[in-house]
Amino acid sequence: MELSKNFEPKSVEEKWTKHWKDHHYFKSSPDGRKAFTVVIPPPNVTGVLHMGHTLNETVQDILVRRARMNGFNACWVPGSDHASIATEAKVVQMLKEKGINKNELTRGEFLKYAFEWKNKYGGIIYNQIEKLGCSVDWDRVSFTMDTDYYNAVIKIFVDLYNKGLIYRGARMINWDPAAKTALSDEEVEYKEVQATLYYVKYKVADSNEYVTIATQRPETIMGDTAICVHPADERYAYLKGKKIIIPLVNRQVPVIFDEYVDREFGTGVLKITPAHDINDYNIGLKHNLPAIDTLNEDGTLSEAAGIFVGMDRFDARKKVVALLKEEGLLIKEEEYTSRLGYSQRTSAVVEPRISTQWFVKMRQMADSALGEVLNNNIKIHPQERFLATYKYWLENVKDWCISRQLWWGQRIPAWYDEPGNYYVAVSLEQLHQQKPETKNQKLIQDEDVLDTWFSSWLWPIEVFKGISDPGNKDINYYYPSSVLVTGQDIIFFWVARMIMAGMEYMKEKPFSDVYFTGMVRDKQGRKMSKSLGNSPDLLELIEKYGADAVRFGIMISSPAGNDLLFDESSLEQGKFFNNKIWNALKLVRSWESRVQSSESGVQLFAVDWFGNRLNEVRELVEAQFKDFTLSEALKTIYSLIWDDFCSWYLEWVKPGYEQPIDKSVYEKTVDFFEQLMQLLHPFMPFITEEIYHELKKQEDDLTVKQFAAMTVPDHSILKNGALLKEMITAIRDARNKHQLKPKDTIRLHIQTENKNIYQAIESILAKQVNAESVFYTSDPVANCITVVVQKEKFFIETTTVLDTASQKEQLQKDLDYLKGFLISVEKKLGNERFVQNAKPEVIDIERKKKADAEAKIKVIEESLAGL
RNA sequence: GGGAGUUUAGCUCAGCUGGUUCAGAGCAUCUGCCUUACAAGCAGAGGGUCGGCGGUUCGAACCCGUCAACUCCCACCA
Repeated sequence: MELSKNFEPKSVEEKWTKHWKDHHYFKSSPDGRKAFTVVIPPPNVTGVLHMGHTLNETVQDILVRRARMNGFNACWVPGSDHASIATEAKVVQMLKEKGINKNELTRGEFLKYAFEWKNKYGGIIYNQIEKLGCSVDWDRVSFTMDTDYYNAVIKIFVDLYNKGLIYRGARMINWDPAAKTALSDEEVEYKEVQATLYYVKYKVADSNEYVTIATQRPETIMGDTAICVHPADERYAYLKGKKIIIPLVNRQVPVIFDEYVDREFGTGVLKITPAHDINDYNIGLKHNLPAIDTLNEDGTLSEAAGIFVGMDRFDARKKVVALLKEEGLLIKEEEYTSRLGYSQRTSAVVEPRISTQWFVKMRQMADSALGEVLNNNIKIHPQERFLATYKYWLENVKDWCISRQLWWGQRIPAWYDEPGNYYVAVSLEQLHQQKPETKNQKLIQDEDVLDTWFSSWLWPIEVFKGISDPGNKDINYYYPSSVLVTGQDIIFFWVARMIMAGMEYMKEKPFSDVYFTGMVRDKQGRKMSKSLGNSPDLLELIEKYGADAVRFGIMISSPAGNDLLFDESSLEQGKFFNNKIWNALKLVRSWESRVQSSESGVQLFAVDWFGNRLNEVRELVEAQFKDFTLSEALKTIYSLIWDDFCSWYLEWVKPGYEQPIDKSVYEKTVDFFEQLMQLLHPFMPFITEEIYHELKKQEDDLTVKQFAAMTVPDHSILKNGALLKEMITAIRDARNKHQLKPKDTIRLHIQTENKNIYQAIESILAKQVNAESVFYTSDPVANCITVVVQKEKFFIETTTVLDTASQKEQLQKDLDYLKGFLISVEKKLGNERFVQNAKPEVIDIERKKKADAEAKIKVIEESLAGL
């Protein structure tokens, strides 16, 4: 069949996706081989895959495919995360657009909508994963709200509760007024903002004096229950025992003294609002102050505020400021930079709020999770620098707030009776069994659900049913997984907690290696975001460049562990690479009909050389995989194919126009090409599989073909190959500099003592530099261009008239450089301390450098004299 | 405020245990080529005081100190 001019990815991708699927190549079940397990970091069902996912999935696929080709039973589990708060927010929004108010729905009705949403977006994500060529086992798709998974989460909750590691209590937590739910500390993102500091006068009771207090949040004045100054602050010592009147609401509060206050900041006086600030809350506890909650759960002012009831907190701020101004209590306003907490999911400004929530005690589990990493049982790649971050967080970990005031998620298995007692059990039936007295009571289940991460932390265990069906065949075989590939941004949310869960429930780490990818940014280094419009659509990119090129592009520009600046031009490079390979195929295929058996073995050197080169590079790639420097490995393979194979090897064995090609050379070439495709396959699966089958009829498929054992390369052949390349380049350069036309043939004179080494490569040399003949000589040849490579000297004889002056100039330049170089080497060798202290092999190298330089100088001087 | 990281060619980055034939790659630039696989290509070339300063050493991109710029994480003083 005639091959198309260029590589056409689309049909090839569809063909092989189907073929692999039909053969169940990516399906895994336990057997006698060693397992290589990867669990996908489950994407949220809220949307589509972004470039960060693309990078992640590509890295995972590369590792999984290579393991599969290396004899492992590779198992890559796909799935998605219910992402409770993010999904619920999106579903609420979607309903709102339809004119449906969440509050008018029952819990059941709402969940029905949410599941519809999940099915729609989950499907989109899975489609994208498949389009990218990911070799996941589709029979193992997991979702964090599947029935078994759901029950596993509940089981763990109950177990931790029974162990005393889960408790319920009133604490100040981060409140998201948009989603109307509690958040964990990790779900709050701090951003720098321009804020205003308002200086407000508070009247001292029974006096005409005022104190001025700087505040950022005047709308919380109504919740003030004290003012506070530093005990050693002379300026305010007179306030001892005094009362202060809160403006607007005219309530009397005490003055308290605490060293917490920074005397330098503002006026040195702090208003204490225990219900709305974490620090004030702590001071309030210390000094037994009442807390007045002046806000509702949606961020509007509550009855307790007394004024502006029902108004949004930010509107109320303006009104309060206006009112203070009117009453002459506002002294000044000052701009300053502050940091505000935002909800990671809804972007609403987070409100510190006192409420009763469920918490997990972290100390004990954190210690075991820390130990696993510190003792190197779990290794972090590609850079160990995250270890410090990991360690710090675990050492300073705080209890984890796990309850969320939402519907989408695992509902907390706690029931309350009328007096307010509560009971925890996996189900109501279980509860009745365990505590028969509860049968007659009216019980109401907790309305809240669990934090999404309280389900994701079980991911590496429960995807194999390790909790719902402990000790089953799969969990025993696949756990612990091999490598976790994820972004550094979720090191606390997810990675650390998975390790905790693994240690707690499997008594073993969940994975051996963690590979952190960097953040994908745009060309200018900005984060990818919808509002900037700099986040490309994955399917469009695949459509435009092909999946292999997308994978290539994102990997080639992905320095290990660092952020990646995404630029479409790298995908273009991938597309060009596809095409280069495709054309090499066309070339090799065009020889098929010209194969001739012969014993000549003319081009044996090329074959020997490339075979060894291939082995040399395979060793290198193996090392790079061990280091998880995947982008380097891809670069290495890219250069092996483009430079060594296409630019050198194929040119060396290429027969003349309509000339026959030796059968053994042809067969070796096809074999090399196959091996190259195999090496590249994990990175670019589609084109490599296609080429593998286009090269010759194959019974098997590349995707499951096992790598052959490596052989040790012969370094003397490699050295000769390198010499040959160097000579060709030097002669071409000389031709270029003397402006010889490509068509001008030359005669090449080689001045050498050892003509043997040239005989094997002579024909290649002649062909590559367009020499009509090659001569050996022991004397310099006059009126020629002189080229010096290593110790050898070449003279290019040409029919074109040469410009002696420019030749001289050229030689002089080389001579100057060499002389300077020689001086530096001699100086070094002349240094007694160097000769004494340096390692013997270093000194040998220097001596050799000296000898080489001297030899070259001699050659050039002779040539100059000859001109 | 605490911690980590980065700084090498115009851009993005390699440079392992210190040894100037290791200052390198890709992209970009320039020159010459439509050569019988590929102009989405081929053959070449130019380009860097390795952030500044100081130190250790016979010798520093590499080790130490210091300064500067940038990035990230944590803490969250109203």
